[in-house]
Amino acid sequence: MPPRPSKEDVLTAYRRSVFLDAAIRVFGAYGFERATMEQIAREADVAKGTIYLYYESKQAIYEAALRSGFAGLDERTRRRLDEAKTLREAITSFIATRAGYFGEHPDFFRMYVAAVVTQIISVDTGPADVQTIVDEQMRRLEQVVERAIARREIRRVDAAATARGIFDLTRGLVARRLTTGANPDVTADADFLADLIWRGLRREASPGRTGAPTRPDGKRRAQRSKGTR
Amino acid sequence: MPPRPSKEDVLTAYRRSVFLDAAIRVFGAYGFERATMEQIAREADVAKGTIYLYYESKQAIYEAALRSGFAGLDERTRRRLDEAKTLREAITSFIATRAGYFGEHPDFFRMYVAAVVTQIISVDTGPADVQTIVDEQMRRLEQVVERAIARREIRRVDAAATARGIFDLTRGLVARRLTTGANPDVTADADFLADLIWRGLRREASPGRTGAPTRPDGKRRAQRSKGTR
Amino acid sequence: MPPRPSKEDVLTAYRRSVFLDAAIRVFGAYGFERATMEQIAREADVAKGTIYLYYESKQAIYEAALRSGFAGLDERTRRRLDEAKTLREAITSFIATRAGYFGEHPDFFRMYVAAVVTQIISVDTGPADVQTIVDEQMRRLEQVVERAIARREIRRVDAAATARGIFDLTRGLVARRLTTGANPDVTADADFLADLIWRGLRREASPGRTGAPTRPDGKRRAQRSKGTR
Amino acid sequence: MPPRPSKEDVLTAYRRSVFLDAAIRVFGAYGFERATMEQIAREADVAKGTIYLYYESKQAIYEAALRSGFAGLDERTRRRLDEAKTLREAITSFIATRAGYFGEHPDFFRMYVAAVVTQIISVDTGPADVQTIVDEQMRRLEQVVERAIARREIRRVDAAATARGIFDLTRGLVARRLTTGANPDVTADADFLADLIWRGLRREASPGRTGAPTRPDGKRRAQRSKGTR
DNA sequence: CATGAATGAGTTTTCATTCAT
DNA sequence: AATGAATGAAAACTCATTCAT
Repeated sequence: MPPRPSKEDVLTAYRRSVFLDAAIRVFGAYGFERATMEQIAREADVAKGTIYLYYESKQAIYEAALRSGFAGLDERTRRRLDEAKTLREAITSFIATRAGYFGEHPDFFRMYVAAVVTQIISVDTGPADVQTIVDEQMRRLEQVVERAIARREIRRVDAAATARGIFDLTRGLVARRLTTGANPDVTADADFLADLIWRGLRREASPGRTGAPTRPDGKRRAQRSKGTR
Repeated sequence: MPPRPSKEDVLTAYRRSVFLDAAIRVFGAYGFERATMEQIAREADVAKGTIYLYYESKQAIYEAALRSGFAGLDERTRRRLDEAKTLREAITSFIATRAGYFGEHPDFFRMYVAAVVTQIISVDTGPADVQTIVDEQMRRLEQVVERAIARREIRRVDAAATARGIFDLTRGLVARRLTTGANPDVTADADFLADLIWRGLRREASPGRTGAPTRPDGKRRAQRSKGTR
Repeated sequence: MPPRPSKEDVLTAYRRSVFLDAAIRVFGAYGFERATMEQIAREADVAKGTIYLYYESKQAIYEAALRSGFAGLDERTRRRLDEAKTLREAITSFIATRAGYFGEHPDFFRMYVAAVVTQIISVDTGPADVQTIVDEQMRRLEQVVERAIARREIRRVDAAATARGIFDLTRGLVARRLTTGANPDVTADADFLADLIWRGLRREASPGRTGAPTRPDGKRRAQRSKGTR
Repeated sequence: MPPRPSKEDVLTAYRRSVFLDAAIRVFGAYGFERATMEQIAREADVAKGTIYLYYESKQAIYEAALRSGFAGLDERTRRRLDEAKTLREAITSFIATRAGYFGEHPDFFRMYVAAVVTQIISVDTGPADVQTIVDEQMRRLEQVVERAIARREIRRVDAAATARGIFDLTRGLVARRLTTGANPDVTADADFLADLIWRGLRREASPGRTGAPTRPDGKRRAQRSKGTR
């Protein structure tokens, strides 16, 4: 049994989280290079030097901030994905979850995007694990697709490529929502994309059925998009 | 008729293009902040001060470089899009064209991605027109989709949302190809995505049903989304 | 009769000595500027703030540490010098004693050397008394020389200049032993130097001549040097 | 034939020398740690950044300054040593030359002493070559002593140990002269020490002659110290 | 008394921009 | 026009010192 954390530990953890929040705000707003430790300190309402009591360097607090944001996203994504019964549901949920999370944490989203770009740009720099984290999320998505193939919900496709596609569509959607102050109702957008993808994936409509249990329910909220026909 | 450009003009234009190429290389490799004027000057084989005879500031040459890269991309994308007969062809071509262009100009691609991020991140900074340029390309794509709807190649969908989807998928594909030294054969990837999208868009198998309740609601030019029902 | 020291006094004195030892180790290893209060505190196994309960400032504990080292050195040097019967013995003993002491306290030696340098360097800084302490040790050596002159063990020379010479030779020897991990046997080195000096000081071989024209000039209490010839 | 240095080269060399002089002044007055680039810049009458056009770092300009001072000292010492006919002359000259040089360049002397100390203190730091340079000067002195032995000017002694002795005596003398504003007439001091040493070294006055080549003394290789009797 | 978290002045270093040649 | 030396503002990071607990 681990020893109950001491009062100091708790306090320290709290301070760190305050710093991380401040860091996410500042890094999110200005990017790594243009953010200054001074700003972060001001945001956290401490003196510059104080941050260095908790983090080794600018790079260090940057990475910690990134990780902390990812942790929450990861956790929520995984949970929601597990709850989904069908691929269609999973896709919708994936998009909506991420859009939701990022909507709640727009600063982290900015950091996230910037980190991905750094990943793309620099051959040498950047916390090596961003790609790893992203890859893992992608793999999870891939498994969902694979299971859908296995249960014959959809036709046989390249699961990895499909996962990447879903991922990219989600990223684009989220980015757009964050950039333009757009439509706070994600569901519609999510539905449209999920529908589009799902249609693209469904088994050849042998006259009469589609792979997925036909949903004669009418409703589908399908906001952003466009019904059939 | 505009006066024929003087010899000086020609020379100046040439100098500028040399600077822009150098700038793209350097900005692409290091990003805006970490790139230095010194590097650009070296790359262009001139002294640091010389650049300032042609461009006001680091920001200025950055924006010019970005614009110059976009110009080429734009031009090529438009041409190819115009040649396409079907939507399917258009999508494939769109993806392939962009992947090709960026493959030829990886430095510009990095600049481009970084610029998009800056766009997302900073409330205040960034060349205001990046979004404009991107939007325009998106609109072109949208028109292609609209025409496909008009000629009944595909079902009625939100053309704008669809265009955004295609755009995002393309971006993701290209980014991945640039990051991982991946598969030099774009066609396969492009085909897969084009197929996926196209299937997602095609008209309901004639008499049959799809899961989604047929919606005989007709027109609506479907500006920015619009849910069904 | 002074009141017997209270228990608190004893404790305080003890604490202080712990701090001084720690300070000597750290200052000796890193020099004044590069040593940090943090290091000293760690070395003394207390918190940083505690040191300030005993010493005003970094400078203050530095000077105290220096003084404490000197005290030991002084005491031992004096004792040994008093035991010596002849000048030759005294010189040998002086060298050996100091080499021995510094060998046992290499950290203090480093502090000492550094302090001397600071003395040389800075017009304004440095514990004013380092020079005083050194001067006093020199004076003691001078007296030994004077006594040797008085008892006609050696010729009449400038006792002060001679003392300085012995002092410098000793310093050089010790420094070299500390720097290079050299020869743990001081005696040989000490003997060589003592012999050299002593020969240089001994009275003219009675009736004979030496290469150097004998100078029958008598007295000269020879304050500040005055070479022969 | 090397190409004549261009105007730029000359200018650059001049600038560098101005910086070195400023650096010697500042480092000499404050020591490495307490000196600031700002001070050096002010002293050289340029802006802080300018120095970095000529020297990589504070450490770099420090080492360059040290080297430049050593170069002059070395050159002069060597020349004078070569001119000396007898050991006695050589010793006097060595002391006087160095005292003279340092008297002319007191700032460099301070740097020099500090560098030697750093050498002593830090196990890890410091420009590795200070020791090398010092060693070389010592070796030169050693050769002078060896030659004196060979030509039977003095008895067989450990030449290296003797050289170290002369070196240390000189150092002490110079330091004292610089510290206390002492006696501007070096010659007297130099003579006293040279006489002392020389007497310590001369051959046993076999009744009647000294300097003369009597060699009934047997071997005694007396390498590393160990005086006779 | 003891602690150690917090402070912020002070230092090195970088680099966009200017300007005399 | 071109150059490249000079500038100095700005930023990361360190550490002696203070002070609330």
